[in-house]
This record gives sequence, C-alpha cells and structure tokens, in this order.
Amino acid sequence: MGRKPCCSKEGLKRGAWTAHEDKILVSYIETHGEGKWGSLPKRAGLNRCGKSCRLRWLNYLRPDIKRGNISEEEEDLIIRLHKLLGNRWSLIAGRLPGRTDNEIKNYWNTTLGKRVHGSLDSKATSTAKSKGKTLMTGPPVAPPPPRTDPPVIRPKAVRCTRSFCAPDQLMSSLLDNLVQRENSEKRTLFEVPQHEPLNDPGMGSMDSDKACPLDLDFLLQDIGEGIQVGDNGTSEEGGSTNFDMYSNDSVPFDGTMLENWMANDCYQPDVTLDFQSSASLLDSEEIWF
DNA sequence: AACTCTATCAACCGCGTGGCA
DNA sequence: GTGCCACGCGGTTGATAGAGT
Repeated sequence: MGRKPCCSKEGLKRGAWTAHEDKILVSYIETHGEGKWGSLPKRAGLNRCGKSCRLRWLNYLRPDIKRGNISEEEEDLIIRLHKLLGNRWSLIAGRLPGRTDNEIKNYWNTTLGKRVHGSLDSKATSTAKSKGKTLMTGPPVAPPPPRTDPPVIRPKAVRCTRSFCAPDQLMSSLLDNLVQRENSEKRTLFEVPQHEPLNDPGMGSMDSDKACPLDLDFLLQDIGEGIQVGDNGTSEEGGSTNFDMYSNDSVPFDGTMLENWMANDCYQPDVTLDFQSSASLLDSEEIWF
C-alpha cells in the first residue's frame, strides 16, 4: 500500500500562506467549489499539497468564518460540549457557527482548558509546552486497577440525526449523567451533524418553557462482543442495533417510558419524548442514549 | 535596547474511516 | 473480501507577537 508522500517530499511549498496564494485558492473554490483536494492544487496552479489547501480554506479563507474573540456564550458552550464530547473538536465546532475545530482546539488548549482544570494543570501544561514537550510524553501514568465488574461493552453511536436541545436544568442533568457514565467507562460517543445550527446559538440558554426537540438516531455499532446497556440491557452477537428516539407533542415523557425502552431489549423503534413534561427525567438515574 | 519567557494560533503530520473498484 | 484512495480528524509543532526582566 504505502502512504502518499507528503508535500515536503514532493518539493511543494510549506509554511505560511501568502495573500497571493490565498487569492488563487479562494478564486478557484468560488468558481469550482470545494472537494477533490488531491488534485486541486494542480488545477488551481498552487504549489501546495491538497491537505494544505483544504486546511487553509476550512480554517481561514471560508467566507462564513467568524472573526473576533470568542464570546462568553461561546465559551460556556465550548466548556459544556467538551464536558460532554471530550476532545472531539469538529463536533464541538459544528455547534458553533463560524468557528473552526482548529480555533476551538487552540482556544481550549491555551485558555479554557487551563481555566477548567485549574492553575496547577495550567502550570504543567505551560511548562511542558515551553520545553517543547507535551503532557502525553510525561512520566507514565499507572494503569487503572483491573475491573472487577463484568465487562461492559461500550456502544459507539456513530450517527445523530439532530442536535439535542434541552432546558438548562435538564441539560445539566444529562451532562452530569453522561460524564458519570464516561467516568465509569460506559462512555457513549455520538456525533452531531455539522450543518444544522442550533435554533438558539446559545444551546444552554434554551427557553425552559419551550418544547425541546429530541431526535436521536443512534446506530450503535457492535464491536464484536455484543452490546450491553445497563442492567436491563441486552447482548447480541454480530450486527448492529438501532436506537431511535424522537419527539413530538403527543406523548409526555416520563422515566417509566425510558425504563420500558431499556427493558425491551434496549430497542423500541418509536420512543416518543416530550420534554415539556420531562420533570421526572431530572430524577432519573438511568439515562442511556 | 536586548534578551528571555510565555501565549497564541496557523500549519503540519499521521492515522482512521468510508467509498469504490 | 481486499486494496487503494481521498478525506477528515485530533495531536503536535513552530513561528511570531507581546510581556517581563
């Protein structure tokens, strides 16, 4: 097989882009559209590798990129999304219109991460960085103690058809729950589509009086050992499991419904949720996506 | 003014994944 | 089923600006 040589091995230009190169790239993409990055430089007449062109366009030249400082609302959203998603910058960026994954990643690494993790971490990070090292190259961390409970398969949700909006209180509850799950290694990963901006740019500031749509369509990939979800979960060998949850205004949601959903082999095609009536969810210990 | 340190962010690198033949 | 290819992602690097001494 063999990897295609990178630009440095092909004698292509690297480093900072000039205004002239930017102009050529923008002009080409405006005329021909994005994509075909591998052949774009040649077609556009740029002595750059396709990767570099793509990155330059996505992170800097795209017309919808928002310039300027990150607002407090955006900060708050980043923090909350990071708590939920971890270092999945592209997903986080997808919830912040006009912001790029690179920008958010940089902002987190230089500002927010320090604030969130405290001044000690900040010092460590700073020191490591100034020495040209990263935290990952530090002294090896002792491996976690062996698990004594039965292994829980971590389903990986690979698709989410719509963003999840919830009132502050509910959102906090869900986030906490998900973080607890993450801590107990029952982490669920899910992706949020990039091209569906939130109804409200500040996801966390949804009006609690409004209905909150939930439309999750998670395809849980079987990773070979089956899927287990909670005590009431099921396990099956091979294949994959689809979890469909969506909302309308007809059926109020309560914890019982979720329990039923879980009890039914974790699969019930049409679970209808109405977060207007979701107070009981806040008391629920069991929230599984 | 000169030097060092620190923070920032654009750009690079390598890997994973999905589509296709 | 397999290999190739293009693309996207997250981690990392390095240039540079600004602050501090």
